[in-house]
Amino acid sequence: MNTNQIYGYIERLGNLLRTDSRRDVAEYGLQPIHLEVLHYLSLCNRYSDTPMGVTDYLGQTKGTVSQTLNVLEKKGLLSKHPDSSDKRMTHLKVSRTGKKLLQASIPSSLFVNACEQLTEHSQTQTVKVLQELLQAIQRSNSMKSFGVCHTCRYNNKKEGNHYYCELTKEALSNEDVHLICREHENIT
Amino acid sequence: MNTNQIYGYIERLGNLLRTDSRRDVAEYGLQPIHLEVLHYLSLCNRYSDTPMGVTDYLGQTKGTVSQTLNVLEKKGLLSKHPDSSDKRMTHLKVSRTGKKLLQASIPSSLFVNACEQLTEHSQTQTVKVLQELLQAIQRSNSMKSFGVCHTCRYNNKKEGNHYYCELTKEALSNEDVHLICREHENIT
DNA sequence: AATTTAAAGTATCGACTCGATACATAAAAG
DNA sequence: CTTTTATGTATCGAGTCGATACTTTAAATT
Repeated sequence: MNTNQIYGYIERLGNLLRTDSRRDVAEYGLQPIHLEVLHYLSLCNRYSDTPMGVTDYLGQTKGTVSQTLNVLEKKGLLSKHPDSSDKRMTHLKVSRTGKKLLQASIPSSLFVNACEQLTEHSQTQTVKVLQELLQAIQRSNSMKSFGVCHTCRYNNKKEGNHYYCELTKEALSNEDVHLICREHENIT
Repeated sequence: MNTNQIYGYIERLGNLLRTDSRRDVAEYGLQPIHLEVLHYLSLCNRYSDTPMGVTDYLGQTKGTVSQTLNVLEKKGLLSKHPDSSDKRMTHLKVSRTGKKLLQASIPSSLFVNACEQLTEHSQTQTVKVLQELLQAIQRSNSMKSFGVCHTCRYNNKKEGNHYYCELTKEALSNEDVHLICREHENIT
């Protein structure tokens, strides 16, 4: 019974967000999905800012994502940069215009208005509960977690106060460890 | 800062649900929106089961909704019934096939798996928090609440144990008061 | 009572999403 | 060195969605 209710609320909230986003970005000639791609790219690290990273995150096919990225590039909201070592890969970078757009649109006014009405305690509680729900979904469906390095089991803070990724064998900066990674795995 | 996090989680959860739903209903030749319309119609009362009710609930234009309903009718998932008193209105009824489809698809396996992993307490907490968030959004953006009569200020339990709607001036059955109404207003 | 206005719903058009398929190129595995 | 796998693009068809224009009926105004 609780499952039904939780499903209902998430469906409803997701719909509201989507409808609101559609209205918001219409003036730029964009679709909700465009904003979500930019949002992801603005938060992910250098291992995850590729078309395949977006594909995994949004759960669409790579063909679909390729088209979406072309639209965003044509509008000057992102640029493509070939990887220096692997010639198959392309890194995606949100442009200054793109960042401005994000700042103006996220979080949506719908949420800003609402969250102001919630108590500090309610907000914290909401974040906690949603995080738990998301992790439960990802765990029980063996999905990628897309967390930040900070919470990843591959991340290692060696002596000398340096972060280090055991998977890519590379050092991570203080900023790096707060970015989303497509290889992320929760500490068990 | 909390606002950002809450926005992020809802966006992500909504996306997962949508992607999952798309996969699920593809075998019936349907789209996520079709399932949502059926879901709403299966839960709403006799004042709300019209194209305009769906329009308000889903936040789309009535033209768009009209098309969606045609698809569902053509597939035999719902039927249209002209209102007896107001000839402009049409009532929509989910067919037996439609109900079977709903039962098979809602809640999605994604959520069932996940919710089983949460403790009873976590589930209750999640429902509570999501409800609070939804109500805050609706209140601070002066949106319709789409609650059940049971929690509506127009509902009145008169002597003789009878529910009564002060807006439509009609008696409500015990089942009625647990259905969604588009005229719903929270008790203040 | 007649006229105007508002509401519910449909039809049609264009822009866009999305998945499927096919394809090209490059890296990895054997 | 050949085969397999991974990243990415191009193209097509089905379908969503909003905008506009339109019809019919109810409600409001004069």
